[in-house]
Amino acid sequence: MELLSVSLGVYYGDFTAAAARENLTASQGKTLTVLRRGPAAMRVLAETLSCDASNMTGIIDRLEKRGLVRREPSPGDRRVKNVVLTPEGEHAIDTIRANMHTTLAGLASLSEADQETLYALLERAFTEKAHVSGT
Amino acid sequence: MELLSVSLGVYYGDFTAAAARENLTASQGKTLTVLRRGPAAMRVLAETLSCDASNMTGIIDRLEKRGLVRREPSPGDRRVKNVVLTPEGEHAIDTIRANMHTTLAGLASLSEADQETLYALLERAFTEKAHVSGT
DNA sequence: TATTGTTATACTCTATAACTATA
DNA sequence: TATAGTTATAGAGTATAACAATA
Repeated sequence: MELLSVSLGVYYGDFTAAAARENLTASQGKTLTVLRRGPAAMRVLAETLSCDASNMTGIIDRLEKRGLVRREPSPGDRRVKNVVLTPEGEHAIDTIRANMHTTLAGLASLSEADQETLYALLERAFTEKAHVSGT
Repeated sequence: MELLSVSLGVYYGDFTAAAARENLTASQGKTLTVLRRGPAAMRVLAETLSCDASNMTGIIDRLEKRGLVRREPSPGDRRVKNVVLTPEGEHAIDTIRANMHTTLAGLASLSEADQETLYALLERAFTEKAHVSGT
């Protein structure tokens, strides 16, 4: 597990540095990563990022002030606000990903077959928890 | 790379939650993780954790106040302070690791051979950067 | 009554700059 | 002069509690 910790540290440090080059914090970068998949309500965003809903208000406030995201009213439920990535926001997160040189080089050092093996193992170990925990 | 982001997000969330159960922040937990390998000077600690030296002062202050670490003068250089894990500190980080249920269950869901493959690939991709970047 | 999002508050993390005590 | 660690400061992240609007 120590190796997992070190690998994570390298990846996370790479991500944080790439985000900093865009004048974004790691939390702001992670938020953009989630929104890259599509719009999400404040509450969903907070749950996905495992933080309190009150944090999201501040994080989205700062991203919105910079024009990277936009709050939109939800048609179905007037309490809900959907957060949408602007073109500038999409560009920012894409730039961050393209600048994760250490991670990209590390993955590129593996053969295509090894990359697929790594992804398959990560998927089984970390994204199929429903089958294991029953939740 | 999206899968890497998700997998590490699961791991990091698991670590953060386990640290919170010990009333520790993620940064404090990460510091204990590094110190688990052995004592380290403030500056080395800051470099390992990729943060400014001034941050370490505050983080170590709070850990020391709780009796989890201790500052010791360095015999060779009177400017240097070595940070040492106390028995309580060792117990705290060991407890955190033992409580990372999601990660432990995920790894346990892989066969021994698959676990070794995963570790080997992570090692090649993330901890052999010296061969790739030349630094 | 319950839920969504916000505000107020307090503490922690973070980098920058300026400082001290060593080297 | 340079380095190790600290202090001061300001902005950002974080959880808790209380709140308004809506369901």
